[in-house]
Amino acid sequence: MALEHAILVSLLEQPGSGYELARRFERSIGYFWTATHQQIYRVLKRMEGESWIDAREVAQQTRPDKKEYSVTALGRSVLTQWLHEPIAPESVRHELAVKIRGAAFDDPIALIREVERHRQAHADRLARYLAGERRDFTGPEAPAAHDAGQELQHVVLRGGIAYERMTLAWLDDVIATLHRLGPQA
Amino acid sequence: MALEHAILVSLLEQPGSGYELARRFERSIGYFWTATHQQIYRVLKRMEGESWIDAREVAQQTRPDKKEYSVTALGRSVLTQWLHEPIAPESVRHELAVKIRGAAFDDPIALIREVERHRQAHADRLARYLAGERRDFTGPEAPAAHDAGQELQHVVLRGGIAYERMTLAWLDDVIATLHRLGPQA
DNA sequence: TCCTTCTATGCAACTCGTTGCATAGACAAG
DNA sequence: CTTGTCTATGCAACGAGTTGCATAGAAGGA
Repeated sequence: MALEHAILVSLLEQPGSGYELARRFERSIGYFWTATHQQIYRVLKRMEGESWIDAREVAQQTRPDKKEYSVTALGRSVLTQWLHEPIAPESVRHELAVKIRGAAFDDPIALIREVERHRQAHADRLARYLAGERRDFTGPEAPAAHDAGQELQHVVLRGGIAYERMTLAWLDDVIATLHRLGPQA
Repeated sequence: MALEHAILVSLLEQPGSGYELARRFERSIGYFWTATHQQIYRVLKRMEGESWIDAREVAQQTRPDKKEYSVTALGRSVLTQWLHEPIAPESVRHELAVKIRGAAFDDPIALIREVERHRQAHADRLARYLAGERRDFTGPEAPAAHDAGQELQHVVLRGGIAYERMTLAWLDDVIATLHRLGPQA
């Protein structure tokens, strides 16, 4: 399971509350892992019970109080151990591809709108990734000196960018193929 | 849930037993969806109970008897309906990327072997995909005439190939980045 | 004033997916 | 002759992930 480890990495990069973690999972960590707040709160509770992290109550004026979590020495050693274990190469789950092969038993033309919708979603994600890259790494406002953590964040972001670019090109191929099949289907 | 729909598509392409489906999920369907035999048998049972598919007992001499499933008219209409519903653009889950960002809190050099192992796994997959493409679509032995189903299978396979190529290039980038960081880490 | 959004945390129920185990005959290699 | 692999199906238990709901104060817009 990687959610716990993704949380450990994120809290090492910057301590924070469950709510803040949930927002990071919509942004930078979302490049490679997703999680809802319910999942995060549940796992945080378990991780605190196992003393991988500890909580500090932070009172706030205009906003509800929050619990800020930090990684303990034990949590850090748990992460280190996991980093040294091999993991299985990830397996793909692409629901849209199921639909594309299913289109052989339906109307290929009808699927084009759906594929275009997905294309738009990926184009939006790519734009967000590129904006983030300019802001944090390549733009004129970006910090000049990069430590190891930033270099690694950047290479992961480059992976997200490459993924979205590849997906856009493939979806164009899919749309062209569906168009070609349309008339005689 | 797409497993049911992936099974419907696969059984429409070719009726078969749970065991045969499990093997297809290691091959062509595995380009975009994975499932173990336990999952498949369980879902087949449910689908049969809902009359989306029906089973035919096939006695075999040298091998155990099997149940060959086919899609019913109801199953086909369930698939058609699903094809016309929008689905959410897929979300990424890349455990290796968690490790890469985690390497900032450990030894980047130690991660190189693991990344190279993944690179090899993706290179192997790409080779299998390309062999399948030559066999079924682009090679001299491939059937000349392609119907809609084959065109759609091919475009999905092209997606798998593009994904593996993109991943290989990215993993090279990752390895180079880890090497650069090694010395001063 | 009311409606919505944002911050912040959480429970309960459910479905999906994984892991370990079990059965059982056929066949091939050592 | 024993060990391992392949075909073929399945149960049980667990862990991961989703969906719906609930609370509650602050801020901002219609």
